[in-house]
Formats: sequence, C-alpha cells, structure tokens
Amino acid sequence: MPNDQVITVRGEGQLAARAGHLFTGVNKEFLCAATDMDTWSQPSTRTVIAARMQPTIQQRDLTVRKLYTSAALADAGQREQLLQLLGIGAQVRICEAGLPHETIIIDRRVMILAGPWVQGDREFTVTTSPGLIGPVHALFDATWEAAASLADRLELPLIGPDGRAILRTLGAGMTDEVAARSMGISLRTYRRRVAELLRALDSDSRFQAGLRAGELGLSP
Amino acid sequence: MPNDQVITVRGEGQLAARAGHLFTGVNKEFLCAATDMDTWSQPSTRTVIAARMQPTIQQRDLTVRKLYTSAALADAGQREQLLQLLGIGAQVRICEAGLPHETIIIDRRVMILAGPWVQGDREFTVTTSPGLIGPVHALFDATWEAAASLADRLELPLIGPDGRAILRTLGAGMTDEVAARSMGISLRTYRRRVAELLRALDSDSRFQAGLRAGELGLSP
DNA sequence: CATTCGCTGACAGCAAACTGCCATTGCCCC
DNA sequence: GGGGCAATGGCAGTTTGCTGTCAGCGAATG
Repeated sequence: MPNDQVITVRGEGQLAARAGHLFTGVNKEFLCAATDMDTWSQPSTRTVIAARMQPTIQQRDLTVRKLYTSAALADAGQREQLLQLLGIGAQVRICEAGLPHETIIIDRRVMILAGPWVQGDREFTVTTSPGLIGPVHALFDATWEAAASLADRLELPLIGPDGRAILRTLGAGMTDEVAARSMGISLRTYRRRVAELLRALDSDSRFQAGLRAGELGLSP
Repeated sequence: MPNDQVITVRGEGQLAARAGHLFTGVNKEFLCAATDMDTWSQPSTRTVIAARMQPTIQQRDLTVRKLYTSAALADAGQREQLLQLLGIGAQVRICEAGLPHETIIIDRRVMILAGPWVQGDREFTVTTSPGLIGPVHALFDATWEAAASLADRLELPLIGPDGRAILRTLGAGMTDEVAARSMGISLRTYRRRVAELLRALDSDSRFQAGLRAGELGLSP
C-alpha cells in the first residue's frame, strides 16, 4: 500500500513551477469547478494557461467543461469572459450551490485541488492517484449533470420582478380574478402580464409555461 | 511541502483493520455518496458499521447525509433499507446522475474513496488531508443541493406511463383537442386524464401542475 | 344468460382564459 | 399647451378548459 503521488504546494508560483507542464499535456478532457472566474491572483496566470490551451482545444477533440456558481453571472466582466469561453468551444454550466474551492481534473490523470486563501496565497494539492481522481470525477459529473447550461441561464433574465409576482400568483393556483385583485390591478392587465410571461417562456399554454418555469427553477 | 496522509488499502478487511476506528470517531457529520446501498461485499460490514453509528446519531447532533442514485429505488429491498435510514434520522437524497464510486467523508477530517471492483475487492483510498477533503466536500454539497430528497421521490410514482403521455402533450403546448386526437382518445377522456393528473400533482390550475412537474423533473 | 362494474365517449352547460378594440390616464419631449 | 407614447382598464366576443350526466361497450362475475 504505497503512498500515492500527492504533493502540496503553496502559491501559484510554485504550482506553475511544479505542475505547469501538466497543463500543456492536456489531451482529451479538462474539467474545472470554481465559484467564479476570479480565482487567480496574478492575471498573468490565466492568460498563460489560456494561451497554452487554446491551440489544443480547437485542433483535437478536447472536452472542456467549466462549472461555476451564479456568482460568475453577477459581474459584467465575468459574463464577457464566459462568452469567450463558449466561443473557443468550452462547455460552461452554472450551478446554484456553492463551490468554494477550485477543482481541476485533466484527462482523469491529474487533479489539482485548491485550498482556502491564506495571506494572499492558496495551497494547492496535486495528485495523479486514480483512486482519488475517480471518485472526485464522479462527483463532478453528478454536479455537472444537475447544473444548468450557461446558455439557458443567459436567456432567462427576461423575467423582471414584475413577472416574478405573476409567477407567484400562478404558482399559487389562483384564479385570474383573485390574482388580479390581490395584486391591485385589473383583470385585463393581469392577463396581459400572463400573456407576456408566456411569450417570454416561449410557451403556447399555461401548463407549458409552468413546466418551463419549474425546469428553470423560477419557482421560489 | 509534505506528503499528506494518504493511504491505500485493498479489500474491506484491510479497510476495517486500518480505518475501522475512524467510523466510531464520527462526531458531527457523516457524508456518503454511492450508486446504491449494495456496496459492501460482506453484509457484516454494513451491520457492524450501522451498529457502531446508531447510538451516536441519536444522542448528539450528528448529521448523516446519504446520497444515492435512482438505482437504489429500483429494488424493493433497498427501498426498505432507505426507509430504515430515514427512521434513524439520516437524510437521504436521490440524484439522477451516476455516482459510480463510493465516497465517504467523516467530520470533514477523514475521507474514504472507493475505487472500482477488481476481483471481488476494491481499493480504498483513505486520507485526512484537508486540502483533499475540502474541495471534495464542496462538490458533495453541490450535488446534494441539486438532488431531490428521498421523501419527494417516494411520493411521485403516482404518475403512470399513461400520465406521462398526457404530460408530454401538455408539455408540448397542444390544445386539448389536438392532444386528444393525437392520442386517439376523445376530448372528454383526455380531459379526464388531465384532471387526474392535476389531482395527482395536488394542483388547482394547469400552470401549477406544470410548475410542479417541472420542479420534480417529470418533463423528459 | 343476466348483472355488475369500470372505462369510454358524446352532449350540454358553465367557468375560465384569451384577444381585439377603444377610451382614459399619466408622462416625456417638442 | 399640444402631440405623441406607453401603460392601464373596461367591454365584448371568442376560444379553451372543466365537469355533470347519461348511454354504450366489454370484461369479469354470479
């Protein structure tokens, strides 16, 4: 029962020095999970990695899957970066739960786990042990499957706080008349709002709209 | 940069011998992710572990979270075991994606990762490295959040294959008349089916039913 | 064979939802 | 002030959805 290959390095400098070559070796699959895209203290690190990877991702059948939380959508700059990622062929998904620590898996053979920030630096744990990587990869897959694709998430801000109120009344099963009165608007206007909502959700019927709203997690 | 504490053992016997004491030390939190409950080749292992843990879970404020795939619901015997788990205070959730390898995290201090089966035995990777456990714990959390609670999953088998067909037509936004014709049944019968579906989904309106169906993932 | 039961379908009536049209209101800009 | 402009509400008419009732059909049961 040998100690598997697990090394711990402190700071991005050491990571680049001791594991930088692993990024260039990416061959088939590159997985990454993090809260948002603002994870490298030195901007150069990002650009260097991106520059190294870009030729690879386009030539071969490389799969790049990036998983972020909705925090990545809050900032306009990061949205821009996300779209760039999509542009170069990466898959991006957004999950609701938190992903506090950065996790990177390359070709199922190398895994890099980032620890919490300590004095402006992070500790990185790098391993090539299949026994460690397999289960983590499985967990990543499960989270990935449950997460919404970025494209879906970018579509739905069409529904303003006004539409949300309509959604609530509809979700509560109210009659149009009751709902309109509870919102203090006329029946006609309420139905206009509903019609707008249906259009926004690209639906032909109320059931369909409800289904889509439920799928997109617009209920709470 | 020290080698963190990572050991690899082969077979449940060795695991029990070298890491068995860690199970009794569980204090605040016990996480477990696996495809189904049939993960121990020796039935005794399960009962031993359960016996060791049961007193703990009830006395202190111990959190036990078990994450399985829907495979665990297919077998009647496993459903029974799941209900027992609920009975002793464990939280159980079901996720749609696959969770091929068993993953156990205890108190955020010990992590046990199971590898694939090889000749009736598995290789277990046991570690106490925070750098490894933290990120995996985060991934577990994310998967957990996205998964449906077992209680929800046990409720909804009310909808038979017949109801699914109705769901599809409704989800497609068809008019009742079109849907009825496409299914080769009369308008009256179709509406009867819809009414049954609404009752099954405990809904007052079609929108509400759609919303619930969407939330429960009944769309595909 | 007769009866009962469950499911289906047709008809009818009603409630709810959808839409077009127009008058009104409030607001911004010229 | 006057002229758009957008949002709202009222009205009317149509469509769609909902349900009760009853007759027909077939299978199971006696």
